[in-house]
Amino acid sequence: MRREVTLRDVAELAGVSSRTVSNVVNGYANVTDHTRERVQRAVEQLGYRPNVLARNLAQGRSGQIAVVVPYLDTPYFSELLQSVIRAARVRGYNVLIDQTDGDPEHERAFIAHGSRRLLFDGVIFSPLGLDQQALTDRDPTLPLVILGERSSDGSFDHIGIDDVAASREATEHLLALGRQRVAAIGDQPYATGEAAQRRTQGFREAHAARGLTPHEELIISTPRFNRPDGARAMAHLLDLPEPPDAVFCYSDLVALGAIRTIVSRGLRVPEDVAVIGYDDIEDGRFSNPTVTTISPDKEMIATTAVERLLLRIGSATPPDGLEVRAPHRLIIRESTTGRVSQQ
Amino acid sequence: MRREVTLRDVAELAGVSSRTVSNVVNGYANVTDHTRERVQRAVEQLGYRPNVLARNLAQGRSGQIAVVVPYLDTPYFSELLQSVIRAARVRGYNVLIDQTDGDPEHERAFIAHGSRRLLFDGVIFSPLGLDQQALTDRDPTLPLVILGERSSDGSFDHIGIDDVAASREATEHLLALGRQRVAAIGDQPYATGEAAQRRTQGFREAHAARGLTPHEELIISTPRFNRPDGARAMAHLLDLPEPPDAVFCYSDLVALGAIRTIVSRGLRVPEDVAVIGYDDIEDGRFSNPTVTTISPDKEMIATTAVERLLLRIGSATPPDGLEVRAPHRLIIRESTTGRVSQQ
DNA sequence: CTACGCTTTTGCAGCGCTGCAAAGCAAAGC
DNA sequence: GCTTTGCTTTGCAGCGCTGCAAAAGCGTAG
Repeated sequence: MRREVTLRDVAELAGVSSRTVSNVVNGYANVTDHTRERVQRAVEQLGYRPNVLARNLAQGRSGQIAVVVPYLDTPYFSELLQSVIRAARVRGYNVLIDQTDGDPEHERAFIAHGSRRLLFDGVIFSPLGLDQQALTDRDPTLPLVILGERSSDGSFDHIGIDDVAASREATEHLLALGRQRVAAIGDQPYATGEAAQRRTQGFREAHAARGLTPHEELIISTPRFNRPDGARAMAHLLDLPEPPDAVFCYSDLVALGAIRTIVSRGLRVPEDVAVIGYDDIEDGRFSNPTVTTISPDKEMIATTAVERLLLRIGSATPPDGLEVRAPHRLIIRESTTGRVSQQ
Repeated sequence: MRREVTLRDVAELAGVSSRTVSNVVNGYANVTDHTRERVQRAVEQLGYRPNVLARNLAQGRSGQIAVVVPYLDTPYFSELLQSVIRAARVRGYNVLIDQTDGDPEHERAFIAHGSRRLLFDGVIFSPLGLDQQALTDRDPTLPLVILGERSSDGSFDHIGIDDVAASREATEHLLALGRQRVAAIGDQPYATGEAAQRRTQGFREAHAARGLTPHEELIISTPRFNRPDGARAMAHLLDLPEPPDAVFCYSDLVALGAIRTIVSRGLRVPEDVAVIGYDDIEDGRFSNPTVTTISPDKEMIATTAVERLLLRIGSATPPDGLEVRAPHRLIIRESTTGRVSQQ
């Protein structure tokens, strides 16, 4: 394996200084056409490729951003990631991915004054159980954008939909269908369950708006938002003396798990139990029945996250923490209104 | 933002040379306990963190591997990626992810003598439409492990399951149920569709083993292996004068799309049409009905891929290209045998 | 007491690039 | 003709680390 071609090699061949070659390669202004051509010819002739590592060191930046998610195989995250990667690539950034498996310790470590710093210029973070302490302890020089979960304290940007409003709409949809006993699956009544709690709040508000009181025994908490948890929670609900006739699930995966349980007991969705999800993942558009859901604008979330992060990375004085509300909408499918309103 | 602490700073405080500090930090042998302690104390006192960028440059390696997949939001890939990231992290490597969107040009560019080289020490590649030419043109110094698709030419490792055998088993399962008209969805009768063609081959072999001839009009090709394609192909099949009574789908997503179409036409799975998938993604374990499938050992594929790649990265003389056959098994669920054999 | 071999520590160069500031140079102005 | 101006090009230092080989230290043998 022969030595790689360096700037100096090109400079020699073109009869200019290596600095000039650098200028040409980076498209800096103030290079005469004549020089530029000579250099470009030499570059091609030698097949020169800039050494990214050296450039990174000299510039003190890596050209990479890290995206940290709890679970990669959760469709919501992988769909989001897909958009983030595209948005980053367009802007010349590579994406380093890390999954925390929802481990708070791991999450904390990632943004703490850390060893891996410099490997990435900024972080887009979708935390699961991040407490305030972790944010306070974090490396203050690390540009950060947080998705979902918790709101900004001013030192980073936060992007998410209005969980309370969305949850209110979802619940209202079920109540409007005349359902009497509406359950909720996904509450997390502990410090790190902020996002879940906002959904529960919306659930309560929707009831209150109609002068109703939610049935407390129908609010089920789950450690995660996945299919098995949804299936398990639904089984519990169906075993109650008075089972629900509708369920608001805090994610589409939970909804799919719940539907699975309902159907496997010989009951029908939505006739016996109406189900609504959250996230609008592709699975819910092709399941039986298809899943009514809250659809956040993922594309916008991803694009905005990348843009804001690069803005932070690029500016010497970090901009004020922005609180971005991405739009969402209710998408009605079979799991609440049956085959008729198939879309 | 003050300057970062460097090796030299630590060296000064500890009263040793910076090279010794480096030795301590990297855990090299031959450092006396006394010196090590002094240095470690200084490291802690100053909060020293090695600069990854500088290390990379000096060592000429990046400590990163790239994983290239066609689509990140395809559950099969995201489940695989999850395992790859874990395996890589354990070995001290970070994972850079790129998705090609199945674009052959992009795939080619990635392994070609390329600009982004040096950003990663090796590549785990799951191509979709990679032709022989791209492999021939590739940067020969880039350690490479390929998953799925195409077999090794000796210059890289290839890891995948035995597609022909697996497809034979899947088809045989349908035939053994007494189905008369078994369809196949997912063929790709063109140069870059090698993997799909191997599945079609297994499909044919299973028929042949029983002295049957496949109904050619029931072999449907699709550009991708996703839900919409499965749904579309199934619609076409059901519109035939003599629709099939069973379908072998080349991915679980295709199967889920197909099931969706079948059910939405008021037909039943498996009573009217039995469906079998491929990949064993989580979706298929919670769908209605649950999906019978070919389950590749993803964990083993991921771990082996990382191990082989690091072996390649670490050795001066690249090892011979290995052809690894990961195990697979048929998992029978409701979509072929109905509720009874629920697992 | 010197020589030798082994372990530990050091110094230096250099990875390949970019920031900075100075030098060169041609055209314009006096 | 000489200075000024503004654009191009250059040289050098240095990003922070590690590879290499030489130097220093040190215990043991002769």
